[in-house]
Amino acid sequence: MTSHIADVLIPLALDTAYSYAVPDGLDLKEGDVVQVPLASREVVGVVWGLRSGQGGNLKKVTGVVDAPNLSAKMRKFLDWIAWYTLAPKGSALAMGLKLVDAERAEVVRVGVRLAGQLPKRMTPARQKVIEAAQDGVVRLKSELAHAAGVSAGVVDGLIDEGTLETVTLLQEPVAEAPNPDSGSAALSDGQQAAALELIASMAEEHPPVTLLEGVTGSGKTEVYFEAVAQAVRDGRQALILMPEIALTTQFLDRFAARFGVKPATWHSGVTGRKRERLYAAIASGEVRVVAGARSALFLPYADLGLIVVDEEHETAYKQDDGVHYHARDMAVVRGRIENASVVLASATPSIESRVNVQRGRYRHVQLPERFGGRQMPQIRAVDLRRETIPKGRWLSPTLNLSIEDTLGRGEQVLLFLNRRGYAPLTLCRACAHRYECPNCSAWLVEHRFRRSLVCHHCGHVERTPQACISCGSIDSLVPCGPGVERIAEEVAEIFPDKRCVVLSSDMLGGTERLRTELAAIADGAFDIVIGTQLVAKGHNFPLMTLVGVLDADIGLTSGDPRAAERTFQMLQQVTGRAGRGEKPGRALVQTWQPDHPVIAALVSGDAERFYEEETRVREIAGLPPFGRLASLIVSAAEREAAEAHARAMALVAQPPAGVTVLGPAEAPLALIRGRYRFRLLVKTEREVDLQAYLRDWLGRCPKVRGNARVAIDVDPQSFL
DNA sequence: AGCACGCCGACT
DNA sequence: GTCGGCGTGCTC
Repeated sequence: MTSHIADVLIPLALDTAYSYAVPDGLDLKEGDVVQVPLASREVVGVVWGLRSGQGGNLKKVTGVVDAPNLSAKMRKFLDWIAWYTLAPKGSALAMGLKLVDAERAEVVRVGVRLAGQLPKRMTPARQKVIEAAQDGVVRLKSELAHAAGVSAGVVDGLIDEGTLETVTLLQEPVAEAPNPDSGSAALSDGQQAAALELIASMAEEHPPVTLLEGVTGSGKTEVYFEAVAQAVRDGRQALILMPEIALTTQFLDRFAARFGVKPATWHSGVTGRKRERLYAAIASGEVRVVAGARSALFLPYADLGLIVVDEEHETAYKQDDGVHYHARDMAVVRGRIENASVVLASATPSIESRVNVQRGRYRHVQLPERFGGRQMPQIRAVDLRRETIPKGRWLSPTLNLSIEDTLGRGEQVLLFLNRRGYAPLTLCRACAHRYECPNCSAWLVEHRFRRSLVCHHCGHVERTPQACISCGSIDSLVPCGPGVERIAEEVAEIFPDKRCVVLSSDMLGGTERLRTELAAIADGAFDIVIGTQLVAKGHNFPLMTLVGVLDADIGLTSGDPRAAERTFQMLQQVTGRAGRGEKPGRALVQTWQPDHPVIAALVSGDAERFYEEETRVREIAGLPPFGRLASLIVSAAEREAAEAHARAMALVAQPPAGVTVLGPAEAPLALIRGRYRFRLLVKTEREVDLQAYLRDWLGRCPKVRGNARVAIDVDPQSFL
């Protein structure tokens, strides 16, 4: 009899699989989920490899866990992710395995209900349980205990006494089967053509990645639903990835209208037994369509035929706890491995995706018109060099006229300024002292409402001083430049009788408050909304017909090579908020540089122009072309920070051929959440070199290795 | 992830 | 003197 050794990958931050002896009579396959001893405890792992050999003094595999086998494709995917993100293999596995709690999968849930008979000994706790169970409803043990405000032990005691009886709970169906031919899809000709193109792509031997572009309201969802329907007809599975916040009832209802039932959903709110059963049903192929957040990408699909990444430009797809990845890019990779068609849907596609279209790596399907005939807002630049604006004011006469006009018609105005607080710089009139952050030397931003000076870089907060900390002069501090709070002040002076609200992440009351304010705006409770990038997405404001961008140039001058791209996307989203209702919208964009490619492209509505121009500018400036840029985020504990930084700089000073270090993109060392952090930008000729370089760099930097986290940010498509 | 080991501050 | 904080290293 040949004996075997199993190399078991454990879902911990370990980069190698550990070897265990396979006991005689245990039939293991690669991908099986097993239990193994590790140090003093038992853990769950996955058989990553099997080989014959003597177990010797290796520990033995304890047993096989009743969980779906991880397919070779899935293992390949996880290996790739670990390699690409420079994360330990075990961490990559953890993303796929922690989705289901193997221990709990064994537990059979039982419900309890009142059986009648009173316990021999009555206690106050038991009394409470009996009262809570009086209605005769079958409840889980834990639920009943919780309802009665006692521990589960009391419930157990009452079961022993015969006061409560146990009932095996029926399993609710985890998800109903979507019917691809249920709803009649009333598609326009344009939509129909797009849908057919997606459907045709799914039948290809090597299904492509397709960028599905269409403005809000153009019916992108209906179009990709047709591709989903085709996957279902083909007997394969479809995954619709979306940012967690986008998984709304509205979306589920639209799905139900097309497919007769709601899709299975996978997100952080799906927990416990439901999650386990969904996991199993996805692995068995029973569940055909999953709509899910980022983590749904790591489910063990039996036969995935289509991945849709909705709102592909969303930054929420970036994940950075433990393993740093961009779900959109990983979806592309998974699609490649699974031989699935990938559809990236967006109204404002990311620059990477556009460049991939330009280079012929992705296909492009466009839906030009707004469904139902709604128009894109008309966008105009306001050249600040030609406007006369009083000192301490920021709204141009041109913009003011438009605001007045809009308000006069009873419509809403959005004023966008991507700057929190009252003023971005504070200085002393007497001695010209600039208030800077003690940690990162960024300017401190005055928050008048909070009476504080805040560092937007690291979060440092200090109380606004009465007297200048440098020269002691009283009341000598002058705010320089505008923030949203200051704009609110100006608006209140010019339009004193209008209802105005400021939306920024500083708003007291958190998400809950934000939601109510957004709803109030949609209902017309305010005339003027002043907001930071918080207002760029989400929520429709049907009454809003004018968007004023107060300073479109913010962000265009920072050292970050992605600044232009980010600004373009943000402005495109913000200006797109005008005219979502019945009436057409307009946007006025105040700028000092109307000829800047970002502004010009925005105003002309010609995104391609920006991408072409930007690509050219990057070439001239020696910046990396899109998709070949990596950023390393290294964070180290305070004690190690200086050394880690010095070592990193030393290593980075002599990169291998084909790798260029562009320098730190953030402040050299910034204290963020208790850790020192710095970011390096690296460009390469070939990404494969980059991976090798980064691994080498990590390996040669032992002080950093222990407590550094590395994030890389490159486009995977370019080296698949 | 756990768990042990080891090094520094504040106390029964 | 020790208790215990967490930073660090190891687990086939």
